[in-house]
Amino acid sequence: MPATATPAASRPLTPRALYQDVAERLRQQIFSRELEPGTWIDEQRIAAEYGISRTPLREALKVLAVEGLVTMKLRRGAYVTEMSTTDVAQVYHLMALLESDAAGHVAAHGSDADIAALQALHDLLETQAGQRDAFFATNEQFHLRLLELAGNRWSAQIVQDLRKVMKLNRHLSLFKQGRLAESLAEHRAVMAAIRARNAADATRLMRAHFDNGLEAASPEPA
Amino acid sequence: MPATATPAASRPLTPRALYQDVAERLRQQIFSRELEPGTWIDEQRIAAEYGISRTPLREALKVLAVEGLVTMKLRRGAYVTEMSTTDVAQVYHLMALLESDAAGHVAAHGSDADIAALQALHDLLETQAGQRDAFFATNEQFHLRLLELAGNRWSAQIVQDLRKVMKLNRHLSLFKQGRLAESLAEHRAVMAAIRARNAADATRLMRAHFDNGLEAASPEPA
DNA sequence: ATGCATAATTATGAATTCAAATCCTGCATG
DNA sequence: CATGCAGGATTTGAATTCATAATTATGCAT
Repeated sequence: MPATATPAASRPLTPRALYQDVAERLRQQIFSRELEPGTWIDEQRIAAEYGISRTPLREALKVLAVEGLVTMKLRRGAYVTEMSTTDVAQVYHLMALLESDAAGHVAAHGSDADIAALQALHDLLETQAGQRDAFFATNEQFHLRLLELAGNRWSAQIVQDLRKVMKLNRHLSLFKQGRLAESLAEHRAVMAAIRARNAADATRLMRAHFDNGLEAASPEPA
Repeated sequence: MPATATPAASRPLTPRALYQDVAERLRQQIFSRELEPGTWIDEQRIAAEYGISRTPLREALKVLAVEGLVTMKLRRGAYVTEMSTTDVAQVYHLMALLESDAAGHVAAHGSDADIAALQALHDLLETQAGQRDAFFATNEQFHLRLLELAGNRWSAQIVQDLRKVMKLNRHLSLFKQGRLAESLAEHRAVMAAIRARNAADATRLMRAHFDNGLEAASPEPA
């Protein structure tokens, strides 16, 4: 039995820097609402809770600040960002713009294998119309994969960041009764356009998909 | 003579956190090529040079890392990001997408005053066709103002960050002989569409403006 | 002379310490 | 009774110190 190159047991204890782990842990606490928007982030408390010093925690907070998840106030610490309805609409608009562009790109330039992989994810989604959590997870996978296949790593990174700040919002979308089925139908249409190599349609349909999602997310437009 | 609300002399010595100043100073050093892409950033040297400790410097480096200006390598420090030609094309594409969208938005929803302000910047630009540096500065102002007027602060922030990483590149665009005049003509066309409240044209023309710019930036497409 | 093992040096990553600003409490005063 | 100020507690921001990993240098064997 040949020894593996780097056995799990002997692998370096810090595959990535502590501040990155801390940043991810903070993100999860924010997404799970343990840290609600608007709340002040107590450095000492968190550092003690995580069993670390304040230094890597503060570095992590700076990272989250650039991502937009927290807001730094001079001499008064970090606060979980509060998203106004305007912010939600603006971020949604951006995601629509970037993802619809990606859909068009995949329709025009994606390989058959790429499209097959995307189709597989969509097919899985079709079977999960019942389970909300699984549907949500697969849905996110689908969108991330689409971005990845479009091949613009900057765009993919930005959309990932935007998705993070969207999670600050409680009512994310596709939660209105019936929205889930609509969402699936729209996905189906987008996939059809991509399979047909119709970039213009793919772009337009993905755009429509997002516009509908935003409408569902904000039930009462001013 | 009434006393001003906050006399300059008595204003707090730290209007913003040190790590932010450091981040800005690092950006300038990167843009000015004192720190070239690919070079390792010596924390001790920079800290000594700035007369500060490593702590705020390291926080600043994390900020620049999220922005994409530097790349952190575990246990071996920070490096100024190197942009491949692929990266340049991808970022340019994104800027085209976001700015053309902004142009359409301003054409559709901008106030007359907004458009007048934009026109004023463009008029200034017309007079600066001779001076390259002034032209470049005003051109950037024009684009930033457009984003601002479009009213999507997330979009504006993203484009600002993208413009920063674009500055990592030596040959920025509109530097090919004659490109400057072309650029002006394209600006003029965009402005005309905006004044005419023609959103579709404004979007399309701004898109074309960027596409031409990218072509000028990469003289030898593979 | 070359290659490898090992020791010394150096730099990063994290913890700790220190300084300064903000916040809170309580008391004096109009 | 409300308002403003003084003083202390708390907390952020930054410097310093410490630990550990990585790099370089050194020496030895071949």
